[in-house]
Amino acid sequence: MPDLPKHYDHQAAQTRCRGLWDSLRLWHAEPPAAGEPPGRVFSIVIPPPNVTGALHLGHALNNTLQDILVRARRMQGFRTLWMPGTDHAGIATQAVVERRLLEEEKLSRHDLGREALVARIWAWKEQYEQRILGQLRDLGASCDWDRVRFTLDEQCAAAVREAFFRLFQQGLVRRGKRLVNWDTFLQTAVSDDEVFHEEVKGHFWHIRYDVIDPEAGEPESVTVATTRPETLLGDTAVAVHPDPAAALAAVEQDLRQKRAAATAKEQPAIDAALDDLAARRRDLLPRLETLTAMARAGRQVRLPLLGRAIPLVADEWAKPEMGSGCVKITPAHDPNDYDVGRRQNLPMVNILNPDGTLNAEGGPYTGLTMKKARQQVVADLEAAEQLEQIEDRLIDLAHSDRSKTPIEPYLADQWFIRMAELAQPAIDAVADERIRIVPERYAKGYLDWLSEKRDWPVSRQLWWGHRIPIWHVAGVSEADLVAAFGDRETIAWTSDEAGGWFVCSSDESLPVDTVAGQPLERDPDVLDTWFSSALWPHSTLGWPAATPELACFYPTTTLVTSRDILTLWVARMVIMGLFDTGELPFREVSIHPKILDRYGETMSKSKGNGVDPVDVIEALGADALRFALAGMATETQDVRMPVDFQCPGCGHLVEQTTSNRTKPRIDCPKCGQAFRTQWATSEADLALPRGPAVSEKFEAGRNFSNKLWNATRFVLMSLGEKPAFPLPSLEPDSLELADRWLVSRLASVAREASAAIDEYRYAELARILYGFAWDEYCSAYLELSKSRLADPARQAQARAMLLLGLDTILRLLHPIMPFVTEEIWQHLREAAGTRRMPWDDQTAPLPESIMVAPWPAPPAAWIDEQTEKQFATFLAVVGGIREIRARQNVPPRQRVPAAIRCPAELASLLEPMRGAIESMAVVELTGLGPTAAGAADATTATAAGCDLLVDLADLVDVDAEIARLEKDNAKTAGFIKAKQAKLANEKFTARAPAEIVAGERAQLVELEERLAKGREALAALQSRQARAR
RNA sequence: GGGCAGCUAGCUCAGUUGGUUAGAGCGCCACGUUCACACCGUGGAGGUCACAGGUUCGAAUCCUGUGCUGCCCA
Repeated sequence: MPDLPKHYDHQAAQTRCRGLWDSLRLWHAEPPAAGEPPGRVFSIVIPPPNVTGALHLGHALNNTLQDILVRARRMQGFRTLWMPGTDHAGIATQAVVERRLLEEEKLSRHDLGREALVARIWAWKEQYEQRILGQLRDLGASCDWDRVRFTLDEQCAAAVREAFFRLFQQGLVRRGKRLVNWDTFLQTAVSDDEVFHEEVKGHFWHIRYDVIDPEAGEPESVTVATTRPETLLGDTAVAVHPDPAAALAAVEQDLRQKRAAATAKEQPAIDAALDDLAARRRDLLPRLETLTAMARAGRQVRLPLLGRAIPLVADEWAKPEMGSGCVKITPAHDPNDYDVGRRQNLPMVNILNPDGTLNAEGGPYTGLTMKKARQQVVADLEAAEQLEQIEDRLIDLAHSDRSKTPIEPYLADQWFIRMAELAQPAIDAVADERIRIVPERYAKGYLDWLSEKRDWPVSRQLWWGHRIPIWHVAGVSEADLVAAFGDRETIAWTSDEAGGWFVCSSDESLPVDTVAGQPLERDPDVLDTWFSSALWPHSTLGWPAATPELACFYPTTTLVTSRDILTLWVARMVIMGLFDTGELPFREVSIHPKILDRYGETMSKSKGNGVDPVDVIEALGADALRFALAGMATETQDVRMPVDFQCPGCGHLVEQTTSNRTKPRIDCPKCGQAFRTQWATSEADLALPRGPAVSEKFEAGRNFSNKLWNATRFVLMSLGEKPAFPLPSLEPDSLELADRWLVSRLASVAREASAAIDEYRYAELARILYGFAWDEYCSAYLELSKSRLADPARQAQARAMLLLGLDTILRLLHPIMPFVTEEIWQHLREAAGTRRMPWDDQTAPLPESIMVAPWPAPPAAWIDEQTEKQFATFLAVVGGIREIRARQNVPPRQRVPAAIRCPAELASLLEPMRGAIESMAVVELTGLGPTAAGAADATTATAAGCDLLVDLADLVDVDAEIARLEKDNAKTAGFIKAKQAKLANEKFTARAPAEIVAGERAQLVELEERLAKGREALAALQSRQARAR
């Protein structure tokens, strides 16, 4: 047997295990050969990480959980595929590269041009894809590395074109105006999901619009208020409520209802609001009603500064309970106004250029930026005396998540996918549970979102992505198109409703550049990045080709993802999977929590609170990381992870806080040495050693690895020189109590672990195995085996049982901690390669890797509750004696006399464990049974129905023991009192189930016995104290 | 504004259909380098289960409300 070092070397093991797995390609999956049955199939597609940057802890969690499922199923004999890959992440990646381009070379994308920029992004992609895949391998992810895909690779691109073409052909793609969130920095529309809101200090300007030719009794002007005065240049109406009296009444009723339910503290505020409402009814309502009538009569007001006449309209968007009751309408630059514009058939005047400056509609302000235009407009309004009031106000301003600049709502032509028809089947699939979302509660969000059936805007004004396969041609007839493309099934077209045509093709390019002499112009936009993601489960398997992979592994089994992309990604995969293949993309969705920092904020690189998983992998091992992450994957939403910087000089941990987390260098408060962080950019800082961001949470996993390693050292040392290991005898009659117990526990634990995996209870899986391996196998069984190993008659069985236990633990733990379990398994294989587990193929050699070793499947018959109970008694006795010793500070190695007084049945049970008790509790048993008597001054305790009498002689501190017993007795007396009161309650005895009442009675008896013994012991000690004086 | 969660030991979290004296890891205290492991062992201290009501013989658990935190959607 080789000498194993005392500490597990995770780095060496990781290198060795990866080499083994890679050389055997154990992670590779093939569809069955023709005629071969597929057997049980398990497949997962990775949620492809964005090539924007390196992986963080959230990815580590996501992929650890997938790997747990994949490794377990593989061991269980499933044909198991885990499809790896990365996502091009459209806007996110382009934004990162553009920002660097600007920072480092002071160039914009327009300086570079489309082709050159895309080439730059490809270079970025290559770099980060390598980094990401390397991180996944470091993590131990057993993806099929022969099948790595990328959402923008040729196979995925073909799928994207085909899917889009089919949608187009079926009339599900439409062109339309849409108010988009315009990022003036990136000059693209961004989706709602890529927008964040931030409150900024701003103003509320009240502007007077004059009524054109007011008649007698009519107001001469209306006042509207806005936070964005420059948008008035695009105003096309002023709105008043169609029925202001009714609207006010509705608001009032609402307030009265609120007041009735309000607390006394809240009522004054509501009363004030009611007073205000009454004042409005009195002072403002007549004027509003006049305005409503004027609106109905088609009257107009004059737009300040530009002098344009715009209509008064009656629309419910105007709120009579707020401000002047009138509101300006800018349909092309405000989402609410856009809706009003559609309802009222108003012109929509776009005043913006894509770069955020004003276009020709801005009149004298043309060419100014929005910011400058605002200053100028305000100054001019003031000069024209049309500004009535300026209020300070906090404004909720939308910002682009990518460029961090304010968003301008902007009207633009976009491509949409109609959801009315597509959404329903995806709703049904979850509603009738053909797709199961775990935990279930997340299904609601999915269903609510889909049920809105909002059309999906899929075009993005970007250069990085799948270019929309649509060309435009004008000035030709349909007959010309038929002549040009009529015989091609891969080309379809539709009218642009302005005399031209949109031509869509599933081929990469059209066969011709012109139709009837007219040029075909390709749409410059690319598709929303989620479009290719939506195809991921089937595109990666080769769709639209009918590949063997698609036939075997699609639909996939499970999708593992975090909750925030349930709609953006999961729902769309269901939609497109069904549309393209007619089948669901997966059966179950396992949703896991997000990892937050110590303040409860989500981790992100930009905040600086992230952790690079590789830091943890290098410092403590991939298994430590995986164990901790699995342990955190409970059903709760958030997991907080306080992070520390580890000083590379002295190892001291420096708390990561909001104040230091973005610093490029930190001075260690302990050793004074400076170290760098991920933010270091200056040469001086980069020269410093790196202080990795870690968390103590990972140490438990590292310690656990080491525990397993050392348990293995013990087992290997115990095997002796010439190991030959048949299966241990498992005949119940031939087994000692400890063996029956181990076998029973192995069976229980294997079943619990399997169930936890089936139900995606990752944290429970980790906890079960940790507790069993550490507290039961190592602390109890392994300790017990020590005396047996010294006994030639019992040695062989003990060795075999130790191996059975260790091998089973390793296999159950392998999905969570693949490296340490493999490393150990290889050592065991070398030392005891002839062994077989009951669930192994008895005729074949032991598998080459634990990765493909059969999953433990102990029969239910092994579970023996009686034995487990008996064993618990034994452990309780040992614990009780240890407690006495510890309390009295008995030197750990000093053997003391002890007796156990207990009923005969317990005694006969404990008798075979006599030696074990003596060694584990370091005592010499002087008596065991109903009449066992301890020394006169023995220190006592009770445990599991046994009186433990430990003779500590002079070792005992009488005064301290008296004090402790008094406290203990008082506590017991308190419990007794509470129990008696409970049992005296007739309602309890009458209504509670009989077994509960009986249980309470039994406990009362036990407590009373304990108190009697405690008092007896106290009396003995007191007389001893008296004697001593 | 609507929806979904969370609030349990100093920290991070478990706690199954309501039922003994509410658990784990880390941290803390005491003792111990012993022969698998000090990345260890043995023992201990530490909780009004956010708050207020309610249902019940009995509530961390079920119901209602409040507060704070997070996320999603408008």
